[in-house]
Amino acid sequence: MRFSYQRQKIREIVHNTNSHPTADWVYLEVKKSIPNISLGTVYRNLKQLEESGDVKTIYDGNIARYDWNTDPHNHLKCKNCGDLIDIVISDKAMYPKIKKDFKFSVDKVEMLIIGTCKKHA
Amino acid sequence: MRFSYQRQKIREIVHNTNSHPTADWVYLEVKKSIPNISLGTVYRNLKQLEESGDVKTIYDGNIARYDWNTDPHNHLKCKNCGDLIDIVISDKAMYPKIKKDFKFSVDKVEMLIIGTCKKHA
DNA sequence: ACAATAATAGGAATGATTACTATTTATAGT
DNA sequence: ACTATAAATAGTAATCATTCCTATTATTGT
Repeated sequence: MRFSYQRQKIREIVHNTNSHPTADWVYLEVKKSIPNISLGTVYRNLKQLEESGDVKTIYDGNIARYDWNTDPHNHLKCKNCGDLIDIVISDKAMYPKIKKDFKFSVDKVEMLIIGTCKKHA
Repeated sequence: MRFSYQRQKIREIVHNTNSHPTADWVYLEVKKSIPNISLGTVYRNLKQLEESGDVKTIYDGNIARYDWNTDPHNHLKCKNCGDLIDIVISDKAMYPKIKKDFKFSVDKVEMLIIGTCKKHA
């Protein structure tokens, strides 16, 4: 993968926020320093960054969000404000039982925990 | 909610399959008995059936699927064939810890377990 | 410096879903 | 049974997120 200024900026933006941004938010953000960047470039680079293990894609309902944190982890989602909060849950304990009961080999567990955050209790 | 023949058929179709169908699949299926039904009607009714607790919507990546099983449960997804398999995981045990650590009240946990099913081991 | 080709901008295309509107249909009240 | 009312529909246009296409630009190995 060849260097590109656009990709460098996109990576930087995702890595400098905890807001689990959407592609569109990243686009608006990167436009501030590269005004004529195109949305397609943002999508293409986010995909490449995911492939190179630089960002992780998380699905929030039916929209993709991007996360600099590529370690296995999950999210709490507040139904009021929509905020996503990182949480590490060790789900490996359930792998053997799933293997036994369903003959299904687990690669990963995508978990979205929906509820109310402390700001909206 | 008033009776409609279309809604009755849509409900019946979702309740008679274990394939976690998409709106489009339901549309193609219901067309067999109501040839001029429109896709909008399918979406509208699936939404109403979800509100009335008759079906459950599950998000598989960025596409919605519908499930007759409205009891709390999760899914195994085979990365080879895309099949979804129902699984009941009692995740209630983690609620108190999440409440304690994050002051976050959990409503429900959406879990998608990705791996390889027995047919594609 | 130059050739090869990866990456880009800009816009068109796609796929899922929702919105709009004139017409049809279920049903509550007479 | 008849009618008025409003909910539901078909058909189509619009929207939103995302991907694809193509001529042009930029990076990098030689």
